[in-house]
Amino acid sequence: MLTIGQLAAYAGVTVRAVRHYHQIGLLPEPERDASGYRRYGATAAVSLIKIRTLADAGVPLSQISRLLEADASAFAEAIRTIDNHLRAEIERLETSRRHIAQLTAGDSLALPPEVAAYLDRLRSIGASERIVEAERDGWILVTARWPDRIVEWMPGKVAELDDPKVARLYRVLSEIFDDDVEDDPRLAEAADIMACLAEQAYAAGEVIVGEEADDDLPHDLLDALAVESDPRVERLRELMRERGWSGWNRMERLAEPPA
Amino acid sequence: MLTIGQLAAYAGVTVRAVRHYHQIGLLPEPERDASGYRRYGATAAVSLIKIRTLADAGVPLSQISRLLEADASAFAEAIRTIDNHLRAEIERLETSRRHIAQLTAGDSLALPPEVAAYLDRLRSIGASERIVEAERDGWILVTARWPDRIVEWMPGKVAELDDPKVARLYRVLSEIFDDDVEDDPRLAEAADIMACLAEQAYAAGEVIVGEEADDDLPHDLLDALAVESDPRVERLRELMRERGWSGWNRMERLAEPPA
DNA sequence: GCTTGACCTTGACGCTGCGTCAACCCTCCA
DNA sequence: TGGAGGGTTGACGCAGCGTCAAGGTCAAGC
Repeated sequence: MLTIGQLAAYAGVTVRAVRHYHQIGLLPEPERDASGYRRYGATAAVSLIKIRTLADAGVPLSQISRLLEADASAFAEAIRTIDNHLRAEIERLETSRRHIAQLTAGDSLALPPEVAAYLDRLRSIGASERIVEAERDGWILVTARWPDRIVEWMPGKVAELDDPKVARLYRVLSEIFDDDVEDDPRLAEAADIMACLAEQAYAAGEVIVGEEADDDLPHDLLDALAVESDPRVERLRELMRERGWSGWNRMERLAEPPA
Repeated sequence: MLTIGQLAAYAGVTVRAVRHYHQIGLLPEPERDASGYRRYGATAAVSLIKIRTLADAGVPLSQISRLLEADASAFAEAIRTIDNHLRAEIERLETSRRHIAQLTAGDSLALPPEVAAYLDRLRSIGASERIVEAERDGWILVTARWPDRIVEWMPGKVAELDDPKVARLYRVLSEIFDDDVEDDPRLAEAADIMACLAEQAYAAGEVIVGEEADDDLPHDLLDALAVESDPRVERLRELMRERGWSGWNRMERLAEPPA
């Protein structure tokens, strides 16, 4: 007669595992000796080894008792089912590995490489790290909403950066937000450039990137994001309104430009 | 300002997941509105999307906050660690799949194919299903103890089955144990054959398979298994003692054969 | 006969990442 | 004004044990 420790050692499992199998009814509780110890016979050892064999093969404990009683065809069928689960799980993990391989750098987190390239381009024309991060967060929101369309938009956005006025704007914004001046005079300069660019786009009849008309939420979020990242954005929007433009991501000409 | 449901929908997660992230401190609790509802800004949406991106890549939630604050090299290092975990997990599951592929039939459960072949041979010489199952369980115990030596023992065991006396023995035992007669006269016949076989083995100086001398446990278990599967085995052992042999798996000649 | 260490007992929490009630409150629309 | 469809906290459940806690028991050496 074996004690629980001897039984567990023979089958190559832990004592805790054996007790767990008792708890869930997978292995019947044996008789106790005078002092209350569990005493096991050879049959229990055989059962435990069978259980471990199936468990090691990835069979859920809840199915093992059924499996041990099943006939050959039911057994084979159950094995197929379990193997499919295993395959699916492996596939899931391999997908994770592919995802994780994409996450090498900080910028590409939650962003396609095209956007990362755009952000690098932004850096190269003089945008500060703060500005780049703000842009990155904005594109994270956009990517979450239109993951498939993002790639087709990026070439146009990258091209925009070739405009010296755009480069100038980003540099001015970088200076503003890197300092901590409450009412920076350069805000007006930035507003002037932005108004000029808006005029340009309006004249060219350009449809602003991301305009889907039926879904304002992402645009509202982008606006909110800008304000949350720095309250002076609110001041900039005021200045833009004075120049006849409302909005932030999507500029709209006000009905009646002020005198 | 977003409600929790809107936020969750935007990031493509469940409301419950968002609350969970609050609980574990992964996503900061936002302000509440007058009625106690959580109200989220755009920053929260960005954070949540970053969290999901890492979580979908298989990063444990407990490490995500560290990862989001890490610099490029620490980030890369952490990613490597996580990728190693993923690889190990995939390896584990693939090992499971290989194991499970071996479990096609009932006999091969916890047994190498050589033993399954031996059992088939047993069937072919007329052993009943009960006897074969008892043999199988015995071999499960042996395999658990000496998994590597089992293969080298099997050819000898299979060869033994060519002996017509052995075949006769198994058929007699099959008849005995398939019926439910308390004091079967065929028990004596079986004992006669066994004694004869033991004498044969003794004369040939054969070392009984599995004799390791320093480890009695498996043999004791095999003896116990036989008795547990049918109490009439005890009667058989008595009859063997009368014929000058003790033991069951390992027969030993008694010092003084009774008259 | 007493100590010591190894083993046994039950009970309960911890881990991972949420899903899923329960019981109740808030908002919005017809 | 009522009902549908949000939101709130609290709690259990899941798989498969690991790991205390707080003891009782056994075998061996002194």
